[in-house]
Amino acid sequence: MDEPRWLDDEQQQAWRGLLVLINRGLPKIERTLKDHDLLVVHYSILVALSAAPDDTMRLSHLAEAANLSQSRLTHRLHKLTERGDVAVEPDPEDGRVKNATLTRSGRQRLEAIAPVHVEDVQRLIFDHLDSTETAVLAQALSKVAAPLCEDDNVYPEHL
Amino acid sequence: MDEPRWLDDEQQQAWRGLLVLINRGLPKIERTLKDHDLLVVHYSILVALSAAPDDTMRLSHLAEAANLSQSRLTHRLHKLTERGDVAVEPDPEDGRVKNATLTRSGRQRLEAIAPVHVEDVQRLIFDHLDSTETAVLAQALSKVAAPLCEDDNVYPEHL
DNA sequence: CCCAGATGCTTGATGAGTCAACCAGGCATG
DNA sequence: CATGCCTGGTTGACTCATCAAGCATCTGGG
Repeated sequence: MDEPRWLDDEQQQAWRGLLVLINRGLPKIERTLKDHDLLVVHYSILVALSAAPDDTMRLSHLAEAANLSQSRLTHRLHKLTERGDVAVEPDPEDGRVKNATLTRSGRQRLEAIAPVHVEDVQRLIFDHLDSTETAVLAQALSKVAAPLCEDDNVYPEHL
Repeated sequence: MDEPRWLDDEQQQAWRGLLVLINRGLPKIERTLKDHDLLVVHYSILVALSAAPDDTMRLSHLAEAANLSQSRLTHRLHKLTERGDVAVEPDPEDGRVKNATLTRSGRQRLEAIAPVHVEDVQRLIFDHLDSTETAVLAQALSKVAAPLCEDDNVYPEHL
């Protein structure tokens, strides 16, 4: 077994920063949304739907778009449909498929919260960065994120 | 109410990337640790202890160091003490305080897992970045993280 | 047609996280 | 030395996430 590739100082600094952001920053955002009776997960679902044509998406695509497992999506949709922010209907073309649609009330809730939410994100992150840093951050995170998004089509490693 | 400060394109790219990293990348890391019977939380606790003098820390400081709430720490310590990776004892000087210590078996477990874990982190993040990007990322994340760490001493905003 | 397998989604049990209430043990004031 | 407050830590109820098992529906080969 080879020598482990330990993190160098800068990598460590980056990784630690990330952990702080995740463990201390995100809960703050979560809290704000919670005060408006939403979870971050819910927010992502509403956003994904609002960006889709006809405010409608089949569930598997919605899960993709919101970075969720199918199962988690189903569970969250229970709450969202129950409260009327999203409607789910079976697809007429394929009996297995279901489509979720953003309702009027869902859109209203989203529009009410979005400003508060982005303000949180700005305060948490971008207020501390100048535009160069933001650019590099965006580029770096995209590079990291890209492979995570394609890996649904996972190829066997050694054919 | 002022016009919301919407995210510009680069900010959005960064924020999305971050969400992908969190929702798709971290679970992968979590999974590897789980295969070795550990949670990421547990790992952070062990790491924090291993870095402390005498492998010992009072609980409140440990919670700080591992970015955890007191309550969450207590819950996790149940598992860790039960399995013998950490020992907790009341402080002789102050009856309210308790100190956690990394046991021999805890250190062993940590040393066994660390290489696997760092390899995951490398593959997930740093393998996709050149050294310049890593440097800027580290700097940016530090700037973002810093204020999140001091805000335990919260001052009233308007005195 | 019919059956085997694949696909899309749901379910339920289990375990983790959060929050507010709580129980000390210390400290400071009278 | 008693009272009330502060600080450190714990508890339990509730919500959320995960995972594996399950249930339809579709599709393709005999």
